[in-house]
Amino acid sequence: MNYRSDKPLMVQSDFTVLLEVNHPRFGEVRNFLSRFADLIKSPEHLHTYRITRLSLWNAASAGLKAEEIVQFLQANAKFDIPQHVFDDIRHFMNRYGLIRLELSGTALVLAADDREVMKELQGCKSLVPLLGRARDDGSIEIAPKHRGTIKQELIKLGYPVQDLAGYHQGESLPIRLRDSLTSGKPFTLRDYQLAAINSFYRNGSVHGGSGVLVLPCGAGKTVIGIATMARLGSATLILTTNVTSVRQWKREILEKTDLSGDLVGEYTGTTKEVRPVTIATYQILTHRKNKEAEFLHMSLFNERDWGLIIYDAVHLLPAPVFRATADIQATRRLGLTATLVREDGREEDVFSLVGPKRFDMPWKDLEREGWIAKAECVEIRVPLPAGAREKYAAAEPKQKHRIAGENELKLKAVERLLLRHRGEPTLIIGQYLDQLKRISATFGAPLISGEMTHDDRERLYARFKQGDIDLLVVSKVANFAVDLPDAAVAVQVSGSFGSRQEEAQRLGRILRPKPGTNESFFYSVVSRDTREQDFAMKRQLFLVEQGYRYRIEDAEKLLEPEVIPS
DNA sequence: TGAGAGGGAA
DNA sequence: CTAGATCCCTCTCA
Repeated sequence: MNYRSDKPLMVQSDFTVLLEVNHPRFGEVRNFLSRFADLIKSPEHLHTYRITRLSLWNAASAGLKAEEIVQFLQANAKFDIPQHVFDDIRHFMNRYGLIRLELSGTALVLAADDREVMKELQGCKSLVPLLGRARDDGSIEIAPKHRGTIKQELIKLGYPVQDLAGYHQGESLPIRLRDSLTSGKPFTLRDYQLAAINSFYRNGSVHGGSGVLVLPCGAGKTVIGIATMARLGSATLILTTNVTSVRQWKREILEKTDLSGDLVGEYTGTTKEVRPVTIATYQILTHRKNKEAEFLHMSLFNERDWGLIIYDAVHLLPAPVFRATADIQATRRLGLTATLVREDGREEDVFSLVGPKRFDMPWKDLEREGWIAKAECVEIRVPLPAGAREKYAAAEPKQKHRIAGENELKLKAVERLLLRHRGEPTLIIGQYLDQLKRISATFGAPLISGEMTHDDRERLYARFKQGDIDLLVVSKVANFAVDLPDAAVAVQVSGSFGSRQEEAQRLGRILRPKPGTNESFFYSVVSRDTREQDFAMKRQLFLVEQGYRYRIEDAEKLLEPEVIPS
């Protein structure tokens, strides 16, 4: 067996790939690897990725070829790679596009160049109720209402369908992007934004028109959505997570396009306007009287002849909205997200019903171009004090997290960090109100939690933005508040069970480009040798996948007397 | 007509 | 897994 010690990868027969973190070409190799494999573990020296069929299909639909992957692995592996790994990569990559949904005359048909495959499908029990008449050319007719369901079923069977049946245009709505903003600044799309739009639309080819664009917070996903709307020129339904985000979409649409206010409607709990451009929350779509009742607002999908539906934060799309989406497969669908990872594991439904990944960009690449700030991530490990240590040992698993989270010694560490970054705009973010209240009182900084009215929150956000105050303590509102201003330093003192999304969201709070060095700092304070430390690792996964590295700092070092520059 | 409180949902 | 936050609906009060 050959051994090449200078290579960074180990490819194992179970489709995991180990990557050496300290290899000189780490960054470059990681960037390519992450296009077709998912990061599953990221300890200090060796990261573990896994190649799955879905990760390969997403790669295939983003234009990557099996041979490029094979060559990349061969060129970078320390050991010879088991032949079956290559065979399976080719096998799965070839599966994408093997079966197509297309129009034959006016009929929707399922077709494949390989007739054997079509025969095989007809034998699958789960498909039988969805299949129509078999034609002489080997294709099978599909009723339009089954267009979504058949894709969902086929991906379960290992056949990701390429949907080439096209889209209907929808109600026409001419939209022009403005050349300059009201502020006088010129408005142009950045290169990667254009690339993202093109990969979705491909200049009118039938292939374009559904899929997901994966971009970091602060990369301008809203702008991409608006420009796509303008390119298509048709009535658009925008679905997003909360009312603040609804308002923000509306504000940006009015600012960046020539659409007048009466053409853009909000559809929320308080306002129910259905206009050529309508922005709604996911929650109103899934609202019903009780568990058995029907959804009261799902009809919004049919209330106008939408030419485009935009799914903002597509990783949060609720199950009932998947169902409704299965019924509107002839409508163009654009998914926007910072991560394809869903905590409920329904990534295959996103692929089938919204569409495959068309574009992504590692956060670190944007950092290099200066579109987002350089962030230094530090995990600070604080010991549990003696009393709490005993309590922790005796506690129920569910109390353990709270004891570790509310570790009193964290306060000391926070104090040190605040001294280190004195004068810089700083957010302290946490999960437990008791803990946050204590921190707020200790440092004399205002606490923003769900209890505070939105008006009061906005006033504090504004003062923070102006530099009138430089420290805010925020609860989980930070996870949702789209209008929380940017900071240079974030200190998280507790968080929920290994949520990768939460970690990414919180880091996003400090990523807006900074004047001068363009640097910002993200501290995660955890209790050493507790479950919290393990959860912290899981939380960090997504960001490590994006190229961030966490430095670990022990509290002892932090608490040493330190010379504070005056 | 709008604001605010309370309850249920996921 | 919790604790916490959000959203939507309904009811009440001015």
